[in-house]
Amino acid sequence: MAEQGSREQAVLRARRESLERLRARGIEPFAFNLELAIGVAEPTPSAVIRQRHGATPPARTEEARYGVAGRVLFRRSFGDLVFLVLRDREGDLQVVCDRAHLSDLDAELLANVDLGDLVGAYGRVGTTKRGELSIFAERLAMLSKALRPLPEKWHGLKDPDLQQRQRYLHLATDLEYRRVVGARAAVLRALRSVLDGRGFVEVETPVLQPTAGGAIARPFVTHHQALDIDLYLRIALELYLKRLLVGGLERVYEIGHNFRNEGIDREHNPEFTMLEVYQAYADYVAMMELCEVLIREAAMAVRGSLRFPYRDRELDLESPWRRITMLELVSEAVGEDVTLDRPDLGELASARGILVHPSWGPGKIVLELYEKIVEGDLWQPTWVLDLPREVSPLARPHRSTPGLVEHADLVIAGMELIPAYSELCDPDEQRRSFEIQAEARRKGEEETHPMDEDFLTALEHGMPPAGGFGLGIDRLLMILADASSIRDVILFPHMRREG
RNA sequence: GGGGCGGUAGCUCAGUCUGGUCAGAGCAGGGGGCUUUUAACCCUCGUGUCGCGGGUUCGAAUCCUGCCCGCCCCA
Repeated sequence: MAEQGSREQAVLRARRESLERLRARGIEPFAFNLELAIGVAEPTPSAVIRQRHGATPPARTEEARYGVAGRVLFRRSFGDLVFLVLRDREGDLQVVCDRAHLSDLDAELLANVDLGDLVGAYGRVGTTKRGELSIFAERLAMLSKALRPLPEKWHGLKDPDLQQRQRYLHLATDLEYRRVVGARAAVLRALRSVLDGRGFVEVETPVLQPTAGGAIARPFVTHHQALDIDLYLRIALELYLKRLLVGGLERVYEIGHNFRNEGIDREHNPEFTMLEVYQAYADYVAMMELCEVLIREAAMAVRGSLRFPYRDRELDLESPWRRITMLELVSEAVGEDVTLDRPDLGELASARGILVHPSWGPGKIVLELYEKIVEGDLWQPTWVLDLPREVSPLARPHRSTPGLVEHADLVIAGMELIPAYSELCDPDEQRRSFEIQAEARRKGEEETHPMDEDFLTALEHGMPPAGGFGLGIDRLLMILADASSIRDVILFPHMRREG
């Protein structure tokens, strides 16, 4: 009676059977460690073996013996001679298993090795007739039996949906993708190294906040049962880091997750990693300079160069970065002089397909124009200077131009990477900026910055003049890892329910 | 929000235009052979909600339609 089932069930059944055969012969299919399994404390990484013995000519066996461990990606069997390809964290290494050199128990074990199993081997290093560097096994161990099959051994996991849902399989089979993991670590290391070297202190501030401030975005709401209050997942790090400036720390930074309850697309994930930096007695000009150092260091750490392709277009982080005001950029794109006091701003925007909301003031309209007709076309690094105060409630009013704030946005490859400010430290000005936000809210604008009395109290105790900025790590990583989607640089991006 | 493309075996994909030996291939898997392979090879076996639901038709993976999920472009 044939059991009704799919191919998958047949594979699963076969895996179970090979597991049971191992147990029946007294072979534990899930080892405790390598020492008990093959008598070696730690596996030698494949890269080390390759480095030491990579130049060995074909058909040679050396005296040196190594213990190795990894996942079986290929298995080629010639009766009593079996080739296994093990993949460890560094790469692949072949293990040659000759029945004549194995104990009866290890031969039984070998007969039950399936693709995907985690296997250990101990033996001499050498090369095959074809010159392939290999370990010639004298001892074998089943380290962990895989009860499910790997993806297709040649193509791997190609479906981007499966790559994300089962990232472990993507990582297990695609060595190229593992570079993204290394790239993120290299970026974080480079950023920390620059900041630590300049006397900044890394801190941690609350993720759960009673008001979600520091940016203008819809927050996630959660509930604290014991206190019976709603809390928000932070949308920015800013307001707590500024409290630390009041506390005298002078140079602080934090790297952490922000959460924004907004749409998901190529540049947006609901949670993302942000670096925020605050430096007392500095302004936005100093912050632009610091940002340029940070990004160049990060680029060198990942790419080893400041000129490299991104999405098939050359990116040049080496030449001086353009600095130009938002009003100049918008004027350039519109073809006439655009100022905040032009009465026909609404028409200019409507004529370009923007639905102008009645609550919008001139500053918001200019910002929308910029985002629609300018930002996406800025490819080489560009600092967009001096935003309207109306859209930037936490930046300091411009030292020479009324209506604007000292706020610079860094745009690379059409993506906003960094907002940098001369921070607003005058508590009365800060209160007025919050009131402008409240006014916009009364007019029907949905996304505004909330009033935050606790933060104002902190400012009233005296915050040093300061520069600050926030760097979106994921977007920087997209550029440095040449990824077209933020989902490629986040190991486990948000997924919709499986349909 | 609009447009385009896609979803078929565990995985990678044909088949859809032109409805009817279209339920297919390779990998993986079961059985057999093979002592130097490199996606090993040779023989052999087939196990599927053709994304989901309606509709048209004698007959639908294929045509129409609604929905779900993904990718790309535009807004």
